[in-house]
Amino acid sequence: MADGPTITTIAERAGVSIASVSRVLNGLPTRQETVRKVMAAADELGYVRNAVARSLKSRRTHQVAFAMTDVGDPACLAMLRAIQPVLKAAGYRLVLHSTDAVVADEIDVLHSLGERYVDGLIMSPPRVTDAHLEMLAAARAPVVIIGSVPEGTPADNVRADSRTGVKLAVDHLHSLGRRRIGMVGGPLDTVPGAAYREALDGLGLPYDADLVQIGGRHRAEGGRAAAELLARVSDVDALLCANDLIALGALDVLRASGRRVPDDVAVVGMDDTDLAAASWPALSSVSLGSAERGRVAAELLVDRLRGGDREPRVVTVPPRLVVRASTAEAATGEGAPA
Amino acid sequence: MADGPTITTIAERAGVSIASVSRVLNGLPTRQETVRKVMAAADELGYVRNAVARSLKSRRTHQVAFAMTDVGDPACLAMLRAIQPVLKAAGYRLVLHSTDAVVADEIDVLHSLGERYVDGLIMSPPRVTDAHLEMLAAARAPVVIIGSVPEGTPADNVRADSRTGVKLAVDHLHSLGRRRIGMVGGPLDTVPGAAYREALDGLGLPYDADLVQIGGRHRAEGGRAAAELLARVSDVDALLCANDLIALGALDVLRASGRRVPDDVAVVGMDDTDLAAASWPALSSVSLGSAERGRVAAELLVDRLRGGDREPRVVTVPPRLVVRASTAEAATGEGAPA
DNA sequence: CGCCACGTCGTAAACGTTTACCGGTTGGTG
DNA sequence: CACCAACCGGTAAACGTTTACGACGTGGCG
Repeated sequence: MADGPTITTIAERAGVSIASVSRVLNGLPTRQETVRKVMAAADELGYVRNAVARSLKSRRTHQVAFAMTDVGDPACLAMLRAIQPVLKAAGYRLVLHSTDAVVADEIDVLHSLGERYVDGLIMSPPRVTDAHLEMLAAARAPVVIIGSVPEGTPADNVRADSRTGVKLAVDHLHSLGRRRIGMVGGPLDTVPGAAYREALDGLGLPYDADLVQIGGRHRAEGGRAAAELLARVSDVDALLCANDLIALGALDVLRASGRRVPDDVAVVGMDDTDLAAASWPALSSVSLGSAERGRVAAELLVDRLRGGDREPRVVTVPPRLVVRASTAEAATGEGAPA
Repeated sequence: MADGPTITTIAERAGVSIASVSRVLNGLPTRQETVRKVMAAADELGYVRNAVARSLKSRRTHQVAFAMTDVGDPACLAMLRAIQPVLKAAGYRLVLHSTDAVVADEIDVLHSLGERYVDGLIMSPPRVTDAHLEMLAAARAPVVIIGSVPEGTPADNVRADSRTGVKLAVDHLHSLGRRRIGMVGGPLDTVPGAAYREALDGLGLPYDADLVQIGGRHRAEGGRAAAELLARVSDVDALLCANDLIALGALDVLRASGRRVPDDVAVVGMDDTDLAAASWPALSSVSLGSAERGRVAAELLVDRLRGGDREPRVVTVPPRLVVRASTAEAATGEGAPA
């Protein structure tokens, strides 16, 4: 682990100047003989370019940061999975931050762009505050936000369309003959909440506040929320859950209460994570295109890094309903626990 | 996004030399008046230290790389989740590589340590080849290997104990009265295979080659492997699977063939990933301590980075059997599909 | 009053690259 | 044979820090 060779070492060994070494290593036009000598010396010494010095001079680190909400969240992971190959293909390394949904941490990440250890940032904040917008305006590197950002914010923007997603799910449940469709939601999110109401309106179904239960984001919390809802109204025949983990919690509770899925209650999750396919009965889920959003975000960033400074762009990724056993057409018996 | 201020900018503004600025910013003893001037200037200009220049001079990047096999693999993700907070707490950024289990890519990562863009590396190769060992010997930064590495290799080493893990599972199945215990394995792994045989020996059960089926690592592959095994021997009453995905595949196939789990066939997975708890029936699984191994690996690396160069250390993380419905004691009805 | 110790800060070198600029050699052309 | 273009490659500056060294001024002590 002795100090590695530098271009100076090579230059001495090959009997040329460091400038020549650099030129050869970068493939700039050089006499054949010189190329040979330098290459030979570099090989013998096992030379590897120092990325730090290179970055200092070139003002490019070939690194991109991804600030994810939570290393455990399946939706974030789906984004990560999609982002990674795009960056790799474009020659960027991935620096991973986890902010645990703490705003101060997210602001920190934005601030740290000033350290110039990355060329750009992809960030997926659970919600965008004024502090975010302020820091975004002052950001020292290009940022792509996965989520919604007001017009005029100097950042590319990839959005999900949860409104349409909710509508897909509600329409689907309605088409199965369900009329008492409950919603188990994340923390006071307004968009899905409003969309749920709109979707009901569109179908001529009444809105019943008792059918809506706000809850956390995890399985146990989802279970508790579902339990409260079930305790309140007994004739629910469908549950729309704000994410798959909540839906799993709901399945737990339904099973425990002896209700069959989908016969008695149909369940739809959101995000279509791996868990949806693994659960039993397999969970129908509205994919908000996490992977797709990640991929697009990475592409936007790479594009901006190589390209020019056009206007900030906004891309909306359409949702997709993935139907599985938890909303099967009829009681086939295949999807129902005993 | 104009060029940010540097210590030179600050020095001019404050009317002092760049050395003084640096001293103030690093908290070295300085006259109070100077501190005030520099701080004022830095604040007004919104100065942020340039990490690249800093790294070049100090020869430390405060970055650590984690080379994971596959961004999709739940066991790797568990490691990642455990590694991240340790590094963050120690002041290191995380650079993520995904090698897709391609040896050349893994060698590449080791080689790229010469670029000095990270202070150290955590790597979890599916198997360690001679090429790995060769590169490890020449590695230009400390490396921690999650997996097994021969003695004398200059790298810290965190091991799972799959031998004991397999034994736990086989003993458990045996204690449930199962006597025809099959194994659905990863690609020709010798350790679990041998351990399986030993465990049978220990219980006085005969080894039957027909009960062992080699397969891939994913759900569909696992399903195919399980199907072949079932087609060959019809009296299997338990399946031990080399990982949870394979086990899910096996569950699919068992369900399709009309066998009840655990009544007819008990199933045990390995790695105890999120999927195990989500599946139905919930999957018993041998945890090889992925999270624990990740955490330990990160701690070893951080320790080595700050500490000295003691001898390479080896830590073995003990396995743990997590019992769920797929190996429930009796046919309670709770765990069985209709 | 002179010397020394000490506190403070500026100058400059170094980290390992890339690259602008310029001087020297070569070969072709008038 | 002289001149010019083209080609090569060396010198040095620059990227933004940190830090060794030394200069300067002040105060205390002999």
